[in-house]
Amino acid sequence: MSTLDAAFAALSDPTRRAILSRLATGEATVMELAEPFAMSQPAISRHLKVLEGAGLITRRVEGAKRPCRLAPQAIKEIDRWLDWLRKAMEANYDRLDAVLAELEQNEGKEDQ
Amino acid sequence: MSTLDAAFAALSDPTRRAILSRLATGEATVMELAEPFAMSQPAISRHLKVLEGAGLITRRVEGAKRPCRLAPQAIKEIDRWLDWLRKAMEANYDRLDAVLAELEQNEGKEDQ
DNA sequence: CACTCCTATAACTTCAATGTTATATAACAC
DNA sequence: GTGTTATATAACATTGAAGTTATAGGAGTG
Repeated sequence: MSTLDAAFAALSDPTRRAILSRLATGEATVMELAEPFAMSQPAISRHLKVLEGAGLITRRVEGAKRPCRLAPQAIKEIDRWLDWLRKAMEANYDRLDAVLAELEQNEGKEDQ
Repeated sequence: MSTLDAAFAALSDPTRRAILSRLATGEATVMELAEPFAMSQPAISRHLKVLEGAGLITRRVEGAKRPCRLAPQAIKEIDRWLDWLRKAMEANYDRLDAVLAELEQNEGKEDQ
């Protein structure tokens, strides 16, 4: 239920979206992910924890390293919700279209 | 850039997503939107302000009422970003396909 | 006019997110 | 062992989000 909460909240931070962008090019360790940012390593670790909690990334253990990679799960849930909303919007606009068309027809018929 | 920040942040709140769901069925006033929630009217007004600031809804003036409706703009920006990320992921997965298949085979025993 | 309805804003509290530095832990290398 | 690297966690300050009640003010109604 709060999966969408967590996923959208995670995506609302530009640093985290940048991390995801970086991960889109392949696996990376925490230090590799931290390098481009003017931010401490603990801060990046927290961002990664948020992303992991939201189901947007997964991590494995490789010695002392914890390489991260993207996980498609959360993105799929977001897609489902957006699809649903978009379809409802379109249905709504379709109805409005029908109403507007009818109104224009009535106006054009000039009385009756 | 910060458009995505605002849009994702707006969508991270379940009350705001519920408001959008309601608006997907058509225009609604502030009081109509507030009715289903155990929350004060000022709280709903703030949520609407956030949604408007994120480009997710628009409002018009109709006497003392301010009917709200969905605006597709922010959704489209989110879609573009997600599309981009998804494509990068897919490209990445294509490259990693062999590795991942091997990893998952090791995890899930047998099963061919 | 007085009065009610619809909405927004102000003032305030509470809570959580985001960053910091300092430290802990675990793996590697010598 | 000592030392270095990679990451996580603790403790803390700051900031902003989200709720409340009280109130302001425009728009309709009698």
